[in-house]
Amino acid sequence: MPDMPRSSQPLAAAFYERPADRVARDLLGARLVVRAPDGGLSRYVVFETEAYLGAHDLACHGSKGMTKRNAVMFGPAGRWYVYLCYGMHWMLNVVTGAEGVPAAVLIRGAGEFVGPGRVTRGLGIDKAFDGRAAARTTGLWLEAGEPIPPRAISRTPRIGVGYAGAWAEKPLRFVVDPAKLPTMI
DNA sequence: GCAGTGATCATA
DNA sequence: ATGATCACTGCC
Repeated sequence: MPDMPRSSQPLAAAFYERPADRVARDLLGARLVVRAPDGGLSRYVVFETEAYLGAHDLACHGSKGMTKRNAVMFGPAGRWYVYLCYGMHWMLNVVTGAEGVPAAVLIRGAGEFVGPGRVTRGLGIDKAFDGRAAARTTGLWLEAGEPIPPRAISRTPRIGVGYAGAWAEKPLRFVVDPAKLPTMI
């Protein structure tokens, strides 16, 4: 039986207690792990993220102050922030940075699921995870994965935040370009 | 290109 | 109580 690889440990709190753009970058290649009711684990490699930086970031929900919906963003890092968008799609975020700073990273793509609403639909994630820790105890967490070389990472403006003025243009979306990854097999 | 969908929030 | 908004998706 092989040793349990270090990468199967959940990412530690210190990983999340950093600025959201650093966390968003470093989550590329990480594995999103979900535990099924029967105890089985499924893992999905994260390939697309977006950073929401804090109260000064006009695209960030926290920029309008604390509300019942976004209160989790103001809390400690490493918790899930899940909310419903357009009445149909759950958005999965992980809170980052210092307590009191409303920052988070949106997971927009993982495994075979392309798009934030498809990730949550595919993994069965909904409001029940809002406010819970990204930890084994909650059945949904993140593990370190293979590092993604910088040349395989693209940065673009975030999707769907045109209302945010100059903040809509900031390159806070991070995407892995699979064609630029080292050859696998 | 745009309709669907409903919780959330500001306004009253 | 009401209306606008919305970090999207799927089908035209």
